[in-house]
Amino acid sequence: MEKSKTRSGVRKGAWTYEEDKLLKSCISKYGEGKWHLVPQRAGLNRCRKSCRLRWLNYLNPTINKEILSEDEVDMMLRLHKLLGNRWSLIAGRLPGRTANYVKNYWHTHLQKKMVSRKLEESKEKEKLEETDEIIKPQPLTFSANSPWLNRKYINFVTPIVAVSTKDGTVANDHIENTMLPINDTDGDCAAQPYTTNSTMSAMWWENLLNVSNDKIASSSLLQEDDSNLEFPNVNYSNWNSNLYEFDSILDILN
DNA sequence: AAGCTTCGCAACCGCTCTACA
DNA sequence: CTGTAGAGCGGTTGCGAAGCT
Repeated sequence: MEKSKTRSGVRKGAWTYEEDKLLKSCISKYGEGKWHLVPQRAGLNRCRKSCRLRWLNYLNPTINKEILSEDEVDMMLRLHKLLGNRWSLIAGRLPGRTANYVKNYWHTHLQKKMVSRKLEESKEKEKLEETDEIIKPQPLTFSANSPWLNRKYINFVTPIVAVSTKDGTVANDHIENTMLPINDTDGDCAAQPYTTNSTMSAMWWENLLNVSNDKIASSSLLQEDDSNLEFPNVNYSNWNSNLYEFDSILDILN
């Protein structure tokens, strides 16, 4: 990296070992925060942004510099599907990983996969549309008298999609859903996953995040074209549920 | 071995958000 | 309500390393 300076004389470019040492000792003495004071306290000819970034992305001892595990990559994919390019939020769910690291990893490793994956999917979609008529799933709405609504909550199996093919056969895919019925003021009732019951919301999120590849493709849970972003060779049985808390993800989105 | 290209990542830039006077 | 400063975020850049011809 170049050893240039800005017009104000502040150093830019790669950090030297000495600079790192000064910054580390400053943080250990005064703690994190008040970044505008850090350059002065540390005796560094750097702007506060540069100091903050260097600490957060490189020097902070809590940073995990090991290669991402399969579980973490999988988690990243799911969170990105959920949150988009909100790297800091994604990083917050991956202990020891920084937003910059997550962002870089995404751009260098995963984005290319996404593009090729999408191309494959659009080809398959075209192929499917040539031969099959897809009956799109409709939102679930219950009448006030529905027997489904007479219980606190219902575990049921619902056909997610029906594909009628040219030879007349109908293929139904099924997925276990847990839905909490909500009574509307006008008498109609809608089954929706949002609930104040934390166990229930956790179950719903678990369903959302764990719906298998083929089911996501036809599920009404996620209807965007790019919703099917799973990758092969991921071992879901090793999923570490400690990496995240579903309720806190709900908090993020609210 | 030399030159070129690609890849990975640290760092910068510009913008938005938030707190406070 | 408005202006200002600090903090934080996401997009982008540019350098060094690795791979290829």
